[in-house]
Amino acid sequence: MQDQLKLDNFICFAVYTASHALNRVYKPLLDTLGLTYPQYLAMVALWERDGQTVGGLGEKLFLESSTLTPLLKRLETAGYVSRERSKDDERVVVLRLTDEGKRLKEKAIGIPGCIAAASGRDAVDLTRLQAEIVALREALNKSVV
Amino acid sequence: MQDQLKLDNFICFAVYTASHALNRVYKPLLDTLGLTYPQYLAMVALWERDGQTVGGLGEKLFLESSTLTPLLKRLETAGYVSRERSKDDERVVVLRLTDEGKRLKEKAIGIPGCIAAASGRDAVDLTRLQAEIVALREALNKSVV
DNA sequence: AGGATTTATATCGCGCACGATTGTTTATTG
DNA sequence: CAATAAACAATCGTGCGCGATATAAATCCT
Repeated sequence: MQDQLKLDNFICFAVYTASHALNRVYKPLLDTLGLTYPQYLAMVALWERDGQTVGGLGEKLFLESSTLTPLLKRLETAGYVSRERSKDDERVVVLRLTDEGKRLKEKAIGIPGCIAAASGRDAVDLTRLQAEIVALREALNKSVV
Repeated sequence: MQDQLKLDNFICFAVYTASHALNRVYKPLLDTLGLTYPQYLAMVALWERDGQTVGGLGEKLFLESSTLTPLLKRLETAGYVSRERSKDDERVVVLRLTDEGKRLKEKAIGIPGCIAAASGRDAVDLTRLQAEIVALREALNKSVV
């Protein structure tokens, strides 16, 4: 009963600290690319599909425009992404990878393998755990409405 | 092979977004206590053991003094915590719950149950998943050295 | 057509989170 | 015992992340 309020039994604390731990493992790898961790995720999403809008990217990454706009401006300054208002709908900003941004993908391709190695698990196990955490996220997102 | 660089297959992205999702579920609950999520974790750690030092708390929460010092000052301003240099060792700052800080525990006791409910899982399943995520964190922390 | 509503992005303020650095106190070592 | 090193907390600069708000464009509605 009194275990209820012990930090080590909190799923939230586990996720919170695991997220920081992942960040620390990524940091030295991403430093070589000149990217932060959230910037890297944005680039991955754009490598997956170029020409997305700010809103579309935010939906994928679960981030607000208040977070993305400054981040994307930094990626623009770094020369990896261009931001341009759509001709069809002037409200929308379309994101396109620059040539340099596209080239960066080759340097980034080895990173997931490094993380998997650092996790000390095999691919099957990681995939299973990944799916479980996604299921948790979806349940939580559903409950917020 | 080309799945390697897909966002949905990233364990890191799952953890990253799950962490944000948890934050969003916690926010309305913590607002009633006047705490942010990291402040709440610090309070949980102090409810568990009062009189910890800044360094000791940081070790538990995996946070640096550069993060904790301002956070603890805010908890002090809120009237939940006192910060005082130890007489034995003037380098160390000892954290003590105020009476109000102790009382807050009663209001917080129901929160873990709300989160568990929002996760849509039973206690056994949550505990298992929590242990798996902790194991991932430990493996990652070990790899960083 | 024209005013109201909705949609998309941007801005602002606040609170983390960290690396690098600083200043003070304690411990160590020659 | 004095010089040096180590430990601890605090400060500073940068980059998220979000809620609230602003701004502008598109859509809706008589």
